[in-house]
Amino acid sequence: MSTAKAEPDALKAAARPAPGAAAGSQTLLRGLDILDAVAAGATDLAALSAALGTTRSTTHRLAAALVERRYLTFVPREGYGLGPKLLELGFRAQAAMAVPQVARPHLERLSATCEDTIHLGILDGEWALYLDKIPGRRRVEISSRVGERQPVWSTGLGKALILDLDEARWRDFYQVGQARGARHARDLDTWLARMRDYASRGVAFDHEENEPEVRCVAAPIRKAGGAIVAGLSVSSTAQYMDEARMERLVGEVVATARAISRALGWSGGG
Amino acid sequence: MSTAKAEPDALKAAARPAPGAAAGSQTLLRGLDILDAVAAGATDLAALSAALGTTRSTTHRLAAALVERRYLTFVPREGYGLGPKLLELGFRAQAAMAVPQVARPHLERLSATCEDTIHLGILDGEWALYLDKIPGRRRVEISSRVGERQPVWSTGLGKALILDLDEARWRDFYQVGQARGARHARDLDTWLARMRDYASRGVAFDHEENEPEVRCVAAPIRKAGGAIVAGLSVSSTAQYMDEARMERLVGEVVATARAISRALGWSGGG
DNA sequence: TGTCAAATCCCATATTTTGGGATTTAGTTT
DNA sequence: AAACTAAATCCCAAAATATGGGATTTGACA
Repeated sequence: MSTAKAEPDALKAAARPAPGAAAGSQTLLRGLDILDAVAAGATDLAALSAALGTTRSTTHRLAAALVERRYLTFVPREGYGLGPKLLELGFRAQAAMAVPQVARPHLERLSATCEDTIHLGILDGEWALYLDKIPGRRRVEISSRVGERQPVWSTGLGKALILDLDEARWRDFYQVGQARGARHARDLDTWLARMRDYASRGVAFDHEENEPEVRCVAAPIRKAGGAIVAGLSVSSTAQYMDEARMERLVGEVVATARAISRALGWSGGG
Repeated sequence: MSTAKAEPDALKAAARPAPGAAAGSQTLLRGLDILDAVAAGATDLAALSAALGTTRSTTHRLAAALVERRYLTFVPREGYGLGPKLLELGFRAQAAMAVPQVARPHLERLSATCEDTIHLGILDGEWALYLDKIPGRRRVEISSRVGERQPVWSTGLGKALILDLDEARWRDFYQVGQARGARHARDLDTWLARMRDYASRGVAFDHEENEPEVRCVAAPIRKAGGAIVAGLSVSSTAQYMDEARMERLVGEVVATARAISRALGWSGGG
C-alpha cells in the first residue's frame, strides 16, 4: 500500500515501513503513525487514511481513540491537531531529565547577552538530541525542535558531546555519518585534526558542516566526576557568525557550560 | 479482562476501564496506558504488567514498540522512561498554539517581579487547560503541569476564561463542577455574585476554592475582536497571598494580560 | 429545503494479538 | 569461577481483536 499520493510533500518524514522493526503491534504502531501524520500537518480523515494506507473506518477508529485519550484534538470544521496529553507527557519527559532543569537559568542568562539560538542537548546513541532551545532574536531563525536529533559528526553540539572519546570512537561517529549520506562531507583526516584541536581547547565549532549558512560554537557540560553529560551550543547564520565573532563567543559559551557543570556537581576544570 | 490486580497504588490514576470510551483499539489503548504507567513512575516490565493487567509477553511487545518509536527509553539496569519523541511532539503541540509563543516573554517579565507561580491557560471544553507555566521561587511550589486540566468554576484561571459568558453559562460550569464532586462547594448564589464582581473588574480570584492554601489572581487575555482566548494567573500559598497582596497584584496581572492581548491584535480595553 | 462532503457507525470475516512457557542475558552469591 | 536468580526476550497455536466495505448521520452551504 504505497503512500506516494499527492501529499504536498509536507508529510515527508513518517517513514512507515520501519527498519528491522518490532512487529506484532500493528494497531499501536498505526496509532503512533497517526500522531506523526498530524504532526506533519494532516488535518482530516482523508489525509490520515492516505498517510497510513488504511481505510476511513480503521483510521477513524484509531484517531477517535487518540482523541478520547487527548493525544489529539478534533474540531469539526478544523480537523485534527496534536492534543494536550502530548504537552503533558512532553513536559514530563523533559522534567524527568535533571540537566535541562539545572541548565535553564544559565541558558537564559547567555541568551540575554547574545541574540542567537541556544541549544542544550545530550548524546542519544549515534545522535545529538536537543533537550531545550532558546530561539534567537535575529531575523532568520534556526529551524530546530526540542526532541529532534541531528548527526553527531557534523554539528557543533554533537562534536562537543564526544570531545572526550578516543580517536577510534571519533572515526565511528564519522563513518556512521558518512554512511547516512553526509551532505558536505570532508575527508576524515581533516575532520580528525579539527576534533583534536577542539578537544584540546574544550570547545567545538560547526562551520556550516551540517547545514549551509549555519555556524555554531559549542561546549561540553560535565557532571560530578568530569564525564560529559550534555552540551551547549550557540548557533546563527553565517552573516552573524564570522570567524572573529565565533572566537569572541568562545569565552562566554565555555563559561556558561562550566557554570552548568558546577551546578551539576563538577568541581574540576583546570 | 478485569484489571483489579494488586497495583501498589502508587500507580493510582490511569483509570483504565474508560468511561463511555471508544472500544475497538485495545492494542493502541494499552500502548497509551503504558505511557501513563511510565509517567506515573513504573520502570520495569513487572510494574507495567501489573498496571495494565496483561502478561509479561504482551506488555513487553507493546513497550518494545514504544521504545522503537522513541516514545519510551529503555536502559537495561534502569528500566523504562519517557522518550524523546514525547518531548518533540509535546513542544510541537505547544508551538501549534499561537498564544503561548506570544505570551512567553510577557510571562517571564511578570515572573521577574513576583516570586510566584504563573500559569497560562485556555478553555478546553469544561476544563481549564494549562499551556505554559513558570514555577515560583517560594519554598513551597504549586504542583501543576503543563497539559493538565483543572475545573473551571473553582480556579482563578478558569473563572477568568469565562468572564464574558452570561449567567446561564456560568451556572452550567458551576453545576458541572458540583456534579464532579466539588471539594469546597460554595452555594451557587454566592459564587454567581462573585463572578459578577470579577466580570465587572476584569479580574478573577481564587480564594482556596480549588485547593486549600492555594490562592490566585487571574485575568483574561483577548484576541483581535475582543474575545477571550486565554487566561493568565499568579498563584501562591495563603501565607504569601493575603487579601492585601492579592489586591496589589491585580494591577500587574491585568497589565500583563493586556500587553499579551495587544500583542495578539486586540486594540480595545477601556 | 435540497445537495454534498466528511465523519461516524455496523458487522461478518480473517488477520492480528495474546499469553504460557522456553530461552537468553546480566548481575549476584557461594 | 561456576552456579544461582531475576528480569528481559522470544516462540507459536489458539482465540479474541481489528479490519474495511458499505450504510447512516451530521452539518455546512446553496
